[in-house]
Parts: sequence; C-alpha cells; structure tokens
Amino acid sequence: MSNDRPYSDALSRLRAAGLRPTRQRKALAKLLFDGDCCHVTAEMLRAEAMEAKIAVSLATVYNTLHQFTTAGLLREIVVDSHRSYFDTNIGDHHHFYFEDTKQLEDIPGEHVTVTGLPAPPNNARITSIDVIVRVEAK
Amino acid sequence: MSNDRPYSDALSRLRAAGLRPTRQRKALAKLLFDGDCCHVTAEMLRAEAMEAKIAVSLATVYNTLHQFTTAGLLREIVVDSHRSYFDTNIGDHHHFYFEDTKQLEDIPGEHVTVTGLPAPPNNARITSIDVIVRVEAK
DNA sequence: GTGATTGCAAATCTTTTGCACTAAA
DNA sequence: TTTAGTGCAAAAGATTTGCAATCAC
Repeated sequence: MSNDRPYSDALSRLRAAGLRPTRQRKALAKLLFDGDCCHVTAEMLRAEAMEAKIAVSLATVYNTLHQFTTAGLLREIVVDSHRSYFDTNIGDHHHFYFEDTKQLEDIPGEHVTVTGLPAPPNNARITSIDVIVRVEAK
Repeated sequence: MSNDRPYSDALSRLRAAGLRPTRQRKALAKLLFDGDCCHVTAEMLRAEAMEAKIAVSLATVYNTLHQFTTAGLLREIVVDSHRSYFDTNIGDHHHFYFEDTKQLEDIPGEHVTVTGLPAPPNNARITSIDVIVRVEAK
C-alpha cells in the first residue's frame, strides 16, 4: 500500500488474464486502469498513448482492446454505429450517452431494474441486458 | 379497405413527411412498410430492392433510410458497432438481439419498465431509453 | 424551367489482416 | 530457441460526398 504501485497492478492484471506482459500491453493497461478515463475508443487510447510518448501502432491498440475484452478486463459498449467504446468498469451498470458530445457516463447498476421482460424466444440464453439512456443538452 | 392499397399507403406516408414521392422513395417505402421485415440494414434493403427488380443505388438507400429516420418514419437501432439497423416499428418497444444470427426481435414496450434510474447529469434531457437484451442460442 | 433527387464513383472512416520483424520466456 | 506479439501498410467494410444527369412539380 505504498503511494505508487500502479505499474505492478497493470502487470498483475495481465498475468491474471494470461496475457504476455509486453511493453505495449503494460503501457496500455496502465493508461486504462490507472487513468481516470473509463470509456475509451481505440483512437482515444491511441492519442493518450502518443501523448505519454508511448509508441504503439493503431493495429496494436485494436488488438489489445479486443484481447482485454475477451479476457474480461474490459467491456465493449455499443452506443454508436460508427465507433466502439470500451469500458474499464466491468461491473453491473448501465450508461448515459450524451449524443451531442458523444460521451458516456456510468449509471450504477445496483438500483436499476428492468421488469416485465418476456422470456427470450426459442430458449435462447441471455448474455447481457444493456440499458442506454440517450440524453442531449437542454 | 380493399384488398390492395399498399402503394397509396406508402405514398401518403411520404407526403405526410414532406418528402417528394420519387420512384425510389415510393418503392423503398413500399418494401419497408408493406413488407413483413421490420428490421433492416441498408444492405438488406438494397438486396430486397434488387430482388424486386427495383433499381436503386446503395447511396440512395442510405440517404433514404436517413431521411425516413429524420422524418420519424423509421427508428435507428444501435446494437452492433459495424452495422446500422433501421426499425419500421417506431412505437415504444425494446429489442432482443441474437448475437449468433445478428437478428433483432421486438420486445413490446408496454410491460417493460426501467426503474431506479438517476436523473440525467447537468440537467440534460432524455432522448430515449434503449433496452437491448443480448441473447445467444443455448 | 427550376430546384430537389439520384446515381455513380471516389473519398472517408473505422477496423482487420498479412507478413516480416522483434521480443518474451 | 521458439512462439507470441508487434508494426506497417494494405485491405476490407460500411457509410458519405461531389457532381453531373434526371425527375417531380
């Protein structure tokens, strides 16, 4: 519990996920999990990396985001047909989406309940229930 | 209430929306609103049109879908970051999304209720609340 | 006739892929 | 050393745009 061990944290997340901790993955994990931004697109993460003087190609950013998502470290949020958002908050929650600014904001999941849903057709299994509240500036 | 006046219906929808009833728009409106398919992508509608021997360019299909959406005749459903779906059902309802087959199915809205939502931040106004239930074959 | 609409092809944007190169283990 | 991971540039989709030709009114 020292004042500075974000790096080892990113490292342990990678190890736990069985992902080889390469320079790029460690750097991106650090940006994602130690940063304050929890909703990112590939382009945004790429920009953050460049700003932090970390050399990562866009292809690697995409690969990494998907690997992290598959590993359960990230969650993909679908709110815009042209852009993929990834969320570092993998707990149960929903989203406000500001259509003007294209920004996402978490809605804690504990209190949100969806009632009245019918059973899925042809005994399909529910993967997830996403609630997107689209808002615009008044 | 004769047995066949789908055409005039499509026509009146266009007129009501203030859209000039061109050959393409009438044909697409007919396919959309008289057809039994209520969730389409641009590609799907294009294919339907070609099958019906209606010459429409893909660009016009896109333009038309957006014009119809803006006019309130269609609603865009965001469930997949790589494809835009348009829904001819503009009433209050939600969706099942079959991730395997990439198919949408309506969930009537009357009985579905979302409770526990906080008020939107910075007094933003709610545009819509979308509930997507993602399912996969068992 | 005149302005809206269309078609086509090119442009754009996001995301994926192939493959030679590099780096973990 | 061996295998996974990376970068780049090219490919692939989906969607849009520019502009001349065409159509509705």
